[in-house]
Amino acid sequence: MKVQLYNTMSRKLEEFVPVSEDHVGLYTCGPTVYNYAHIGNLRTFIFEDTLKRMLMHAGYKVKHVMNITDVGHLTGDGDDGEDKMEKTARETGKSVWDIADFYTKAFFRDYDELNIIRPEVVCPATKHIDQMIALIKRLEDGGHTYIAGGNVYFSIDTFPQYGKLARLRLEDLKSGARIDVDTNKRNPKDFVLWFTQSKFGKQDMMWDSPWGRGYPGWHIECSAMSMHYLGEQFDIHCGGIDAIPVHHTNEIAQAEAATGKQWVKYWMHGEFLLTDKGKMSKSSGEFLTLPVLKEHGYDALDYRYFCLGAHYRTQLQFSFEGLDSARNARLNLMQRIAEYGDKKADSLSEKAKQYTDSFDEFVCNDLSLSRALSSLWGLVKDEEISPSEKLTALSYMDEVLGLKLLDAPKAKEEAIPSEVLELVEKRGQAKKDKNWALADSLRAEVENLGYTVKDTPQGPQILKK
RNA sequence: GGUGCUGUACCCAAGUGGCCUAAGGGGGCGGUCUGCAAAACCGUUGUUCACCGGUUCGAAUCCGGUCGGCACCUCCA
Repeated sequence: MKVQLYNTMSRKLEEFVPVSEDHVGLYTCGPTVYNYAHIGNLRTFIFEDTLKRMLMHAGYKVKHVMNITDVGHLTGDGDDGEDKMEKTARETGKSVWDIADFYTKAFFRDYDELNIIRPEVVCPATKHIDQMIALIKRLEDGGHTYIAGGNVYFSIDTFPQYGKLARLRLEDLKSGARIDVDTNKRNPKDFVLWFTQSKFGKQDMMWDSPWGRGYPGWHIECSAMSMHYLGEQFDIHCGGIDAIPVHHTNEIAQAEAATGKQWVKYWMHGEFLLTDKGKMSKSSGEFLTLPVLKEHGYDALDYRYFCLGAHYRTQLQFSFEGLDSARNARLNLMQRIAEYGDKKADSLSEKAKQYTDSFDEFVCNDLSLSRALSSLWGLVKDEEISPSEKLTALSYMDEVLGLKLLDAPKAKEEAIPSEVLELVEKRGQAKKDKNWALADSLRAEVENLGYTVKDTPQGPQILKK
Protein backbone atom coordinates (compact mmCIF):
# COMPACT_ATOMS: atom_id res chain seq x y z
CA MET A 1 0.00 0.00 0.00
CA LYS A 2 1.23 3.42 -0.94
CA VAL A 3 0.93 5.90 1.88
CA GLN A 4 0.52 9.62 1.41
CA LEU A 5 1.04 11.99 4.28
CA TYR A 6 0.69 15.71 4.65
CA ASN A 7 4.03 17.08 5.73
CA THR A 8 3.84 20.32 7.69
CA MET A 9 7.38 21.11 6.55
CA SER A 10 6.43 21.26 2.87
CA ARG A 11 2.73 22.00 3.41
CA LYS A 12 2.07 19.34 0.84
CA LEU A 13 0.89 15.78 0.50
CA GLU A 14 3.94 13.59 0.07
CA GLU A 15 4.43 9.95 -0.65
CA PHE A 16 5.73 8.29 2.46
CA VAL A 17 9.18 6.79 2.04
CA PRO A 18 10.77 5.66 5.31
CA VAL A 19 14.42 6.21 6.13
CA SER A 20 14.98 2.47 6.25
CA GLU A 21 12.86 0.21 4.13
CA ASP A 22 9.97 -1.13 6.18
CA HIS A 23 10.76 0.24 9.61
CA VAL A 24 9.21 3.46 10.76
CA GLY A 25 10.52 5.61 13.58
CA LEU A 26 7.65 7.57 15.07
CA TYR A 27 7.98 10.15 17.80
CA THR A 28 4.92 11.75 19.32
CA CYS A 29 4.96 14.57 21.83
CA GLY A 30 3.53 13.16 25.02
CA PRO A 31 1.66 14.69 27.90
CA THR A 32 2.85 17.18 30.46
CA VAL A 33 1.87 15.57 33.68
CA TYR A 34 0.95 18.43 35.95
CA ASN A 35 -2.77 18.07 35.35
CA TYR A 36 -5.34 15.81 33.70
CA ALA A 37 -5.34 15.49 29.95
CA HIS A 38 -8.45 17.08 28.52
CA ILE A 39 -10.41 15.68 25.60
CA GLY A 40 -8.70 18.13 23.25
CA ASN A 41 -5.33 16.67 24.19
CA LEU A 42 -6.78 13.23 23.74
CA ARG A 43 -7.93 14.04 20.22
CA THR A 44 -4.32 14.41 19.22
CA PHE A 45 -3.36 11.13 20.82
CA ILE A 46 -6.20 9.40 19.00
CA PHE A 47 -4.98 10.89 15.73
CA GLU A 48 -1.47 9.65 16.39
CA ASP A 49 -2.78 6.22 17.27
CA THR A 50 -4.69 5.93 14.02
CA LEU A 51 -1.57 7.06 12.17
CA LYS A 52 0.48 4.35 13.81
CA ARG A 53 -2.19 1.75 13.21
CA MET A 54 -2.46 2.77 9.58
CA LEU A 55 1.29 2.38 9.12
CA MET A 56 1.21 -1.06 10.68
CA HIS A 57 -1.84 -1.92 8.59
CA ALA A 58 0.15 -0.89 5.51
CA GLY A 59 2.85 -3.35 6.47
CA TYR A 60 5.40 -1.25 8.31
CA LYS A 61 7.06 -2.14 11.56
CA VAL A 62 6.62 0.89 13.74
CA LYS A 63 8.81 1.90 16.63
CA HIS A 64 6.84 4.48 18.53
CA VAL A 65 8.48 6.66 21.14
CA MET A 66 6.58 9.05 23.37
CA ASN A 67 7.93 11.32 26.06
CA ILE A 68 6.40 12.16 29.40
CA THR A 69 7.15 15.74 30.29
CA ASP A 70 7.51 15.49 34.02
CA VAL A 71 9.77 18.50 34.37
CA GLY A 72 10.38 21.92 32.98
CA HIS A 73 7.13 23.29 31.71
CA LEU A 74 6.66 26.81 32.84
CA THR A 75 3.59 28.88 33.36
CA GLY A 76 4.74 32.11 31.83
CA ASP A 77 6.99 32.76 28.90
CA GLY A 78 8.67 29.50 28.04
CA ASP A 79 11.82 30.55 29.79
CA ASP A 80 11.08 32.59 32.84
CA GLY A 81 7.73 31.63 34.31
CA GLU A 82 7.03 29.37 37.19
CA ASP A 83 7.37 25.66 36.72
CA LYS A 84 3.91 24.13 36.30
CA MET A 85 4.86 21.03 38.16
CA GLU A 86 6.12 23.08 41.08
CA LYS A 87 2.99 25.19 41.00
CA THR A 88 0.69 22.19 41.22
CA ALA A 89 2.86 20.73 43.95
CA ARG A 90 2.71 23.93 45.96
CA GLU A 91 -1.06 24.15 45.55
CA THR A 92 -1.69 20.55 46.55
CA GLY A 93 1.03 20.07 49.11
CA LYS A 94 2.38 17.03 47.27
CA SER A 95 5.87 16.56 45.94
CA VAL A 96 6.49 17.15 42.26
CA TRP A 97 7.40 13.50 41.90
CA ASP A 98 4.04 12.45 43.30
CA ILE A 99 2.26 14.87 41.00
CA ALA A 100 4.04 13.47 37.97
CA ASP A 101 3.31 9.92 39.00
CA PHE A 102 -0.33 10.63 39.71
CA TYR A 103 -1.07 12.34 36.41
CA THR A 104 0.98 9.88 34.40
CA LYS A 105 -1.19 7.09 35.73
CA ALA A 106 -4.33 9.07 35.03
CA PHE A 107 -3.11 9.71 31.52
CA PHE A 108 -2.54 6.06 30.74
CA ARG A 109 -5.95 5.14 32.10
CA ASP A 110 -7.45 7.38 29.44
CA TYR A 111 -5.00 6.05 26.90
CA ASP A 112 -6.04 2.45 27.49
CA GLU A 113 -9.73 3.18 27.59
CA LEU A 114 -9.50 4.91 24.25
CA ASN A 115 -7.91 1.74 22.92
CA ILE A 116 -4.73 3.56 21.98
CA ILE A 117 -1.82 1.22 21.46
CA ARG A 118 0.93 1.89 23.98
CA PRO A 119 4.18 3.21 22.54
CA GLU A 120 7.12 0.85 22.31
CA VAL A 121 9.08 3.34 24.39
CA VAL A 122 7.65 5.73 26.96
CA CYS A 123 10.39 8.04 28.19
CA PRO A 124 10.05 10.38 31.15
CA ALA A 125 12.21 13.47 30.78
CA THR A 126 13.56 13.16 34.31
CA LYS A 127 15.16 9.83 33.42
CA HIS A 128 17.07 11.25 30.46
CA ILE A 129 18.86 14.23 31.90
CA ASP A 130 22.21 12.76 30.84
CA GLN A 131 21.17 12.65 27.21
CA MET A 132 19.99 16.24 27.39
CA ILE A 133 23.23 17.41 28.95
CA ALA A 134 25.17 15.58 26.26
CA LEU A 135 23.17 17.29 23.55
CA ILE A 136 23.64 20.71 25.12
CA LYS A 137 27.36 20.06 25.34
CA ARG A 138 27.41 19.16 21.71
CA LEU A 139 25.66 22.42 20.87
CA GLU A 140 28.08 24.28 23.07
CA ASP A 141 31.03 22.70 21.29
CA GLY A 142 29.51 23.73 17.99
CA GLY A 143 29.26 27.33 19.12
CA HIS A 144 25.47 27.52 19.21
CA THR A 145 25.12 28.56 22.83
CA TYR A 146 25.99 31.34 25.25
CA ILE A 147 25.63 31.80 28.94
CA ALA A 148 23.85 34.76 30.42
CA GLY A 149 22.43 35.33 33.83
CA GLY A 150 23.46 31.83 34.82
CA ASN A 151 21.41 30.10 32.10
CA VAL A 152 22.58 28.43 28.92
CA TYR A 153 20.84 29.85 25.86
CA PHE A 154 20.54 28.60 22.30
CA SER A 155 21.50 31.31 19.86
CA ILE A 156 19.16 31.13 16.90
CA ASP A 157 21.41 33.40 14.87
CA THR A 158 23.82 30.47 14.58
CA PHE A 159 21.14 28.43 12.81
CA PRO A 160 20.16 30.24 9.61
CA GLN A 161 17.21 27.96 8.89
CA TYR A 162 15.54 28.83 12.18
CA GLY A 163 11.76 28.92 11.83
CA LYS A 164 11.51 26.98 8.58
CA LEU A 165 8.82 24.62 9.88
CA ALA A 166 6.55 27.42 10.98
CA ARG A 167 7.62 29.66 8.09
CA LEU A 168 8.34 32.34 10.60
CA ARG A 169 9.42 35.67 9.26
CA LEU A 170 11.44 36.77 12.20
CA GLU A 171 11.37 40.45 11.44
CA ASP A 172 7.57 40.41 11.44
CA LEU A 173 7.13 38.78 14.79
CA LYS A 174 6.21 41.09 17.57
CA SER A 175 8.30 39.58 20.25
CA GLY A 176 7.43 41.08 23.55
CA ALA A 177 4.05 42.26 22.33
CA ARG A 178 2.35 40.20 24.98
CA ILE A 179 5.20 39.37 27.34
CA ASP A 180 8.31 40.94 28.69
CA VAL A 181 11.47 40.12 26.82
CA ASP A 182 14.15 38.32 28.80
CA THR A 183 16.95 40.87 28.87
CA ASN A 184 19.58 38.12 28.97
CA LYS A 185 18.69 37.13 25.44
CA ARG A 186 20.73 38.34 22.49
CA ASN A 187 17.84 37.59 20.21
CA PRO A 188 14.30 37.61 21.60
CA LYS A 189 13.69 34.20 20.01
CA ASP A 190 16.67 32.60 21.73
CA PHE A 191 15.64 30.04 24.28
CA VAL A 192 17.05 28.38 27.36
CA LEU A 193 18.74 25.00 27.17
CA TRP A 194 19.71 24.77 30.83
CA PHE A 195 18.58 26.77 33.82
CA THR A 196 20.62 27.30 36.92
CA GLN A 197 18.71 30.34 38.03
CA SER A 198 15.14 29.85 39.05
CA LYS A 199 13.22 32.94 40.01
CA PHE A 200 11.07 30.88 42.25
CA GLY A 201 13.53 29.58 44.75
CA LYS A 202 14.56 26.04 45.28
CA GLN A 203 13.07 23.42 43.07
CA ASP A 204 12.81 19.75 43.93
CA MET A 205 13.88 18.73 40.50
CA MET A 206 17.50 19.76 40.07
CA TRP A 207 20.47 18.00 38.56
CA ASP A 208 24.19 18.59 38.41
CA SER A 209 25.54 19.72 35.08
CA PRO A 210 28.68 21.26 33.61
CA TRP A 211 26.94 24.65 33.98
CA GLY A 212 25.92 24.16 37.57
CA ARG A 213 23.05 22.56 39.40
CA GLY A 214 19.80 23.20 37.64
CA TYR A 215 17.27 21.78 35.24
CA PRO A 216 16.75 21.54 31.49
CA GLY A 217 14.87 23.93 29.23
CA TRP A 218 11.65 22.46 28.04
CA HIS A 219 12.46 21.93 24.36
CA ILE A 220 15.58 19.89 24.81
CA GLU A 221 13.96 16.69 26.04
CA CYS A 222 12.24 15.79 22.79
CA SER A 223 15.34 16.37 20.70
CA ALA A 224 17.56 14.42 23.07
CA MET A 225 15.26 11.48 23.69
CA SER A 226 14.01 11.04 20.15
CA MET A 227 17.57 10.85 18.85
CA HIS A 228 18.52 8.54 21.67
CA TYR A 229 15.85 6.01 20.78
CA LEU A 230 15.30 6.56 17.07
CA GLY A 231 18.63 7.80 15.80
CA GLU A 232 19.71 11.16 14.48
CA GLN A 233 17.37 10.88 11.53
CA PHE A 234 13.97 9.32 11.74
CA ASP A 235 10.65 9.32 9.94
CA ILE A 236 7.75 10.99 11.64
CA HIS A 237 7.33 13.48 14.44
CA CYS A 238 3.83 14.39 15.57
CA GLY A 239 2.20 16.78 17.93
CA GLY A 240 -0.54 19.33 18.26
CA ILE A 241 -0.65 22.18 15.81
CA ASP A 242 0.31 24.61 18.56
CA ALA A 243 3.72 22.99 18.81
CA ILE A 244 4.73 24.25 15.36
CA PRO A 245 5.84 27.83 16.00
CA VAL A 246 7.78 27.42 19.21
CA HIS A 247 8.31 23.92 20.48
CA HIS A 248 8.98 22.07 17.25
CA THR A 249 10.74 25.05 15.76
CA ASN A 250 13.17 25.05 18.67
CA GLU A 251 13.52 21.30 18.64
CA ILE A 252 14.58 21.40 15.01
CA ALA A 253 17.07 24.14 15.73
CA GLN A 254 18.68 22.14 18.54
CA ALA A 255 18.71 18.82 16.79
CA GLU A 256 19.89 19.99 13.40
CA ALA A 257 22.40 22.48 14.75
CA ALA A 258 23.91 19.62 16.74
CA THR A 259 24.03 17.00 13.98
CA GLY A 260 24.31 19.19 10.92
CA LYS A 261 21.73 17.16 9.03
CA GLN A 262 18.03 16.74 8.58
CA TRP A 263 16.48 15.33 11.70
CA VAL A 264 12.85 14.45 10.95
CA LYS A 265 11.46 13.59 7.51
CA TYR A 266 7.76 14.10 8.05
CA TRP A 267 6.10 16.47 10.48
CA MET A 268 2.46 15.87 11.21
CA HIS A 269 0.20 17.98 13.38
CA GLY A 270 -3.27 17.46 14.74
CA GLU A 271 -5.72 20.32 14.76
CA PHE A 272 -7.59 21.51 17.81
CA LEU A 273 -10.83 20.47 19.32
CA LEU A 274 -12.99 23.52 19.84
CA THR A 275 -15.87 24.22 22.12
CA ASP A 276 -18.47 26.90 21.66
CA LYS A 277 -16.13 29.14 23.59
CA GLY A 278 -13.15 28.45 21.39
CA LYS A 279 -10.15 26.30 21.98
CA MET A 280 -10.15 24.00 24.94
CA SER A 281 -7.19 24.87 27.09
CA LYS A 282 -5.90 24.10 30.50
CA SER A 283 -4.93 27.61 31.40
CA SER A 284 -8.49 28.86 31.00
CA GLY A 285 -9.38 26.54 33.85
CA GLU A 286 -12.43 24.81 32.43
CA PHE A 287 -11.92 21.73 30.40
CA LEU A 288 -13.54 18.37 29.84
CA THR A 289 -11.82 15.12 30.63
CA LEU A 290 -12.58 11.57 29.67
CA PRO A 291 -13.75 10.65 33.20
CA VAL A 292 -16.24 13.51 32.99
CA LEU A 293 -17.62 12.15 29.73
CA LYS A 294 -17.96 8.80 31.37
CA GLU A 295 -19.86 10.34 34.25
CA HIS A 296 -22.27 11.61 31.62
CA GLY A 297 -22.77 8.04 30.49
CA TYR A 298 -20.53 7.94 27.44
CA ASP A 299 -18.08 5.22 26.62
CA ALA A 300 -14.50 6.23 25.84
CA LEU A 301 -14.95 4.66 22.44
CA ASP A 302 -17.88 6.99 21.74
CA TYR A 303 -15.38 9.80 21.95
CA ARG A 304 -12.94 7.91 19.77
CA TYR A 305 -15.65 7.42 17.15
CA PHE A 306 -16.50 11.10 17.43
CA CYS A 307 -12.90 12.03 16.63
CA LEU A 308 -12.71 9.60 13.74
CA GLY A 309 -15.55 11.42 12.02
CA ALA A 310 -13.43 14.47 11.26
CA HIS A 311 -10.12 14.79 9.47
CA TYR A 312 -7.20 15.30 11.84
CA ARG A 313 -6.16 18.51 10.09
CA THR A 314 -9.45 20.31 10.58
CA GLN A 315 -10.71 21.91 13.72
CA LEU A 316 -13.42 19.84 15.28
CA GLN A 317 -16.30 21.40 17.10
CA PHE A 318 -17.09 19.55 20.29
CA SER A 319 -20.64 19.42 21.59
CA PHE A 320 -22.64 16.92 23.54
CA GLU A 321 -25.03 16.80 20.59
CA GLY A 322 -22.18 15.73 18.39
CA LEU A 323 -21.04 13.19 20.93
CA ASP A 324 -24.57 11.82 21.15
CA SER A 325 -24.68 11.31 17.45
CA ALA A 326 -21.33 9.52 17.57
CA ARG A 327 -22.58 7.31 20.36
CA ASN A 328 -25.74 6.43 18.47
CA ALA A 329 -23.76 5.67 15.36
CA ARG A 330 -21.36 3.43 17.24
CA LEU A 331 -24.12 1.64 19.13
CA ASN A 332 -26.03 1.01 15.92
CA LEU A 333 -22.90 -0.34 14.37
CA MET A 334 -22.11 -2.61 17.29
CA GLN A 335 -25.65 -3.90 17.34
CA ARG A 336 -25.48 -4.83 13.70
CA ILE A 337 -22.17 -6.56 14.20
CA ALA A 338 -23.56 -8.47 17.16
CA GLU A 339 -26.03 -10.05 14.72
CA TYR A 340 -23.24 -11.43 12.57
CA GLY A 341 -22.33 -14.21 14.98
CA ASP A 342 -18.70 -15.09 15.51
CA LYS A 343 -17.70 -17.03 12.44
CA LYS A 344 -15.25 -15.22 10.22
CA ALA A 345 -14.84 -16.03 6.55
CA ASP A 346 -11.44 -17.25 5.37
CA SER A 347 -11.45 -15.01 2.35
CA LEU A 348 -13.36 -12.12 0.90
CA SER A 349 -15.48 -12.03 -2.23
CA GLU A 350 -14.82 -9.42 -4.90
CA LYS A 351 -17.81 -7.51 -3.67
CA ALA A 352 -16.58 -7.35 -0.09
CA LYS A 353 -13.09 -6.56 -1.25
CA GLN A 354 -14.34 -3.43 -2.98
CA TYR A 355 -15.10 -2.01 0.44
CA THR A 356 -11.82 -2.97 2.06
CA ASP A 357 -9.97 -1.64 -0.97
CA SER A 358 -11.66 1.72 -0.84
CA PHE A 359 -11.12 1.72 2.90
CA ASP A 360 -7.39 1.23 2.41
CA GLU A 361 -7.28 3.88 -0.26
CA PHE A 362 -8.89 6.45 2.00
CA VAL A 363 -6.89 5.54 5.04
CA CYS A 364 -3.58 5.67 3.21
CA ASN A 365 -4.48 9.01 1.73
CA ASP A 366 -3.39 11.14 4.64
CA LEU A 367 -5.60 9.28 7.06
CA SER A 368 -9.01 10.15 5.61
CA LEU A 369 -10.86 8.34 8.31
CA SER A 370 -14.25 9.88 7.81
CA ARG A 371 -14.26 8.58 4.25
CA ALA A 372 -12.97 5.25 5.47
CA LEU A 373 -15.96 5.11 7.79
CA SER A 374 -18.27 5.54 4.84
CA SER A 375 -16.65 2.44 3.29
CA LEU A 376 -17.32 0.63 6.52
CA TRP A 377 -20.97 1.61 6.51
CA GLY A 378 -21.26 0.64 2.87
CA LEU A 379 -19.99 -2.81 3.76
CA VAL A 380 -22.24 -3.19 6.75
CA LYS A 381 -25.34 -2.20 4.80
CA ASP A 382 -24.62 -4.31 1.75
CA GLU A 383 -26.99 -7.28 1.89
CA GLU A 384 -25.16 -9.20 -0.79
CA ILE A 385 -22.28 -9.78 1.59
CA SER A 386 -22.48 -12.59 4.10
CA PRO A 387 -22.17 -11.90 7.84
CA SER A 388 -19.02 -13.98 8.11
CA GLU A 389 -17.37 -11.98 5.34
CA LYS A 390 -18.44 -8.79 7.02
CA LEU A 391 -16.75 -9.89 10.19
CA THR A 392 -13.54 -10.60 8.35
CA ALA A 393 -13.63 -7.24 6.61
CA LEU A 394 -14.53 -5.42 9.81
CA SER A 395 -11.69 -6.92 11.78
CA TYR A 396 -9.40 -5.83 8.95
CA MET A 397 -10.74 -2.28 9.13
CA ASP A 398 -10.59 -2.22 12.88
CA GLU A 399 -6.82 -2.62 12.73
CA VAL A 400 -6.83 1.06 11.85
CA LEU A 401 -9.98 2.31 13.52
CA GLY A 402 -9.37 0.69 16.90
CA LEU A 403 -13.05 0.67 17.82
CA LYS A 404 -13.09 -2.88 19.18
CA LEU A 405 -15.68 -3.76 16.58
CA LEU A 406 -15.28 -7.48 17.05
CA ASP A 407 -16.06 -7.21 20.72
CA ALA A 408 -19.68 -6.65 19.77
CA PRO A 409 -20.80 -10.26 20.27
CA LYS A 410 -19.26 -10.29 23.71
CA ALA A 411 -21.08 -7.16 24.73
CA LYS A 412 -24.29 -8.89 23.74
CA GLU A 413 -23.69 -11.69 26.19
CA GLU A 414 -23.11 -9.33 29.05
CA ALA A 415 -24.64 -10.68 32.24
CA ILE A 416 -28.23 -9.61 32.68
CA PRO A 417 -29.59 -9.44 36.24
CA SER A 418 -31.89 -12.30 37.18
CA GLU A 419 -34.46 -9.73 38.23
CA VAL A 420 -34.68 -8.54 34.65
CA LEU A 421 -34.78 -12.05 33.25
CA GLU A 422 -37.68 -12.89 35.54
CA LEU A 423 -39.64 -9.87 34.41
CA VAL A 424 -39.04 -10.74 30.79
CA GLU A 425 -40.20 -14.28 31.40
CA LYS A 426 -43.39 -13.05 33.09
CA ARG A 427 -43.95 -10.74 30.18
CA GLY A 428 -43.62 -13.67 27.81
CA GLN A 429 -46.40 -15.45 29.67
CA ALA A 430 -48.56 -12.35 29.67
CA LYS A 431 -48.07 -12.15 25.92
CA LYS A 432 -49.14 -15.74 25.51
CA ASP A 433 -52.25 -14.91 27.52
CA LYS A 434 -52.71 -11.88 25.31
CA ASN A 435 -52.74 -9.75 28.42
CA TRP A 436 -51.22 -6.80 26.60
CA ALA A 437 -51.68 -4.33 29.45
CA LEU A 438 -49.68 -6.50 31.82
CA ALA A 439 -47.05 -7.21 29.16
CA ASP A 440 -46.55 -3.50 28.56
CA SER A 441 -46.31 -2.66 32.25
CA LEU A 442 -43.73 -5.42 32.69
CA ARG A 443 -41.75 -3.97 29.84
CA ALA A 444 -41.91 -0.57 31.53
CA GLU A 445 -40.45 -2.15 34.68
CA VAL A 446 -37.62 -3.65 32.70
CA GLU A 447 -36.98 -0.24 31.16
CA ASN A 448 -36.79 1.24 34.63
CA LEU A 449 -34.06 -1.21 35.47
CA GLY A 450 -32.11 0.04 32.51
CA TYR A 451 -32.84 -2.62 29.94
CA THR A 452 -34.82 -2.79 26.73
CA VAL A 453 -36.74 -5.79 25.47
CA LYS A 454 -37.00 -6.45 21.76
CA ASP A 455 -39.26 -9.17 20.40
CA THR A 456 -37.51 -10.98 17.60
CA PRO A 457 -38.50 -14.12 15.68
CA GLN A 458 -36.01 -15.98 17.89
CA GLY A 459 -37.65 -14.75 21.08
CA PRO A 460 -37.14 -11.70 23.28
CA GLN A 461 -33.80 -9.97 23.12
CA ILE A 462 -32.63 -7.99 26.13
CA LEU A 463 -30.36 -5.04 25.65
CA LYS A 464 -28.73 -2.79 28.18
CA LYS A 465 -29.76 0.81 27.64
C1' G B 1 -0.35 44.81 13.69
C1' G B 2 1.50 40.11 11.24
C1' U B 3 0.52 34.85 9.74
C1' G B 4 -2.46 30.69 8.64
C1' C B 5 -7.01 27.98 8.42
C1' U B 6 -12.13 28.04 7.56
C1' G B 7 -17.79 29.04 6.15
C1' U B 8 -21.25 22.51 2.61
C1' A B 9 -28.64 20.22 4.51
C1' C B 10 -31.84 20.32 11.17
C1' C B 11 -26.72 18.73 13.58
C1' C B 12 -21.65 16.63 12.91
C1' A B 13 -18.84 16.07 8.61
C1' A B 14 -16.38 14.28 3.54
C1' G B 15 -15.40 16.13 -1.13
C1' U B 16 -10.59 21.11 -3.43
C1' G B 17 -11.68 21.79 -11.73
C1' G B 18 -15.70 17.23 -15.21
C1' C B 19 -17.40 9.93 -12.27
C1' C B 20 -20.86 15.95 -7.68
C1' U B 21 -27.92 16.35 -10.92
C1' A B 22 -22.55 16.90 -3.28
C1' A B 23 -19.92 10.64 0.71
C1' G B 24 -21.04 8.88 5.50
C1' G B 25 -23.17 9.24 10.37
C1' G B 26 -26.87 11.34 13.64
C1' G B 27 -31.72 13.40 13.83
C1' G B 28 -36.74 14.26 11.60
C1' C B 29 -40.87 12.70 8.60
C1' G B 30 -43.91 8.95 5.73
C1' G B 31 -44.51 3.67 4.84
C1' U B 32 -43.86 -1.97 5.38
C1' C B 33 -43.63 -5.19 9.50
C1' U B 34 -45.53 -5.67 14.71
C1' G B 35 -50.99 -7.05 19.78
C1' C B 36 -48.19 -2.47 20.89
C1' A B 37 -43.21 -1.31 20.71
C1' A B 38 -38.15 -1.96 19.30
C1' A B 39 -35.09 -3.49 15.44
C1' A B 40 -34.84 -4.08 10.32
C1' C B 41 -36.18 -2.61 5.48
C1' C B 42 -38.16 1.06 1.74
C1' G B 43 -38.92 6.13 0.68
C1' U B 44 -38.10 11.21 2.09
C1' U B 45 -35.21 15.47 4.16
C1' G B 46 -29.75 20.65 -0.18
C1' U B 47 -31.15 21.63 -8.12
C1' U B 48 -27.15 23.50 -4.15
C1' C B 49 -21.99 24.27 -1.45
C1' A B 50 -21.80 32.28 3.21
C1' C B 51 -22.51 36.42 -0.47
C1' C B 52 -21.02 39.18 -5.06
C1' G B 53 -18.14 39.25 -9.40
C1' G B 54 -14.39 36.85 -12.63
C1' U B 55 -11.43 32.72 -15.16
C1' U B 56 -12.99 28.17 -17.82
C1' C B 57 -16.26 24.25 -22.73
C1' G B 58 -17.07 23.10 -17.39
C1' A B 59 -16.33 25.40 -10.29
C1' A B 60 -18.55 23.70 -3.94
C1' U B 61 -13.57 23.18 -5.84
C1' C B 62 -9.23 28.36 -9.17
C1' C B 63 -8.87 34.13 -8.82
C1' G B 64 -10.62 39.01 -6.70
C1' G B 65 -13.84 41.44 -3.32
C1' U B 66 -17.51 41.49 0.85
C1' C B 67 -19.37 39.48 5.37
C1' G B 68 -18.73 35.76 9.29
C1' G B 69 -15.94 31.88 12.43
C1' C B 70 -11.30 30.01 14.39
C1' A B 71 -6.22 29.50 15.51
C1' C B 72 -1.07 31.09 15.98
C1' C B 73 2.64 35.22 16.91
C1' U B 74 2.83 33.97 25.96
C1' C B 75 2.37 28.22 28.25
C1' C B 76 -1.21 24.85 25.91
C1' A B 77 -2.54 18.73 21.90
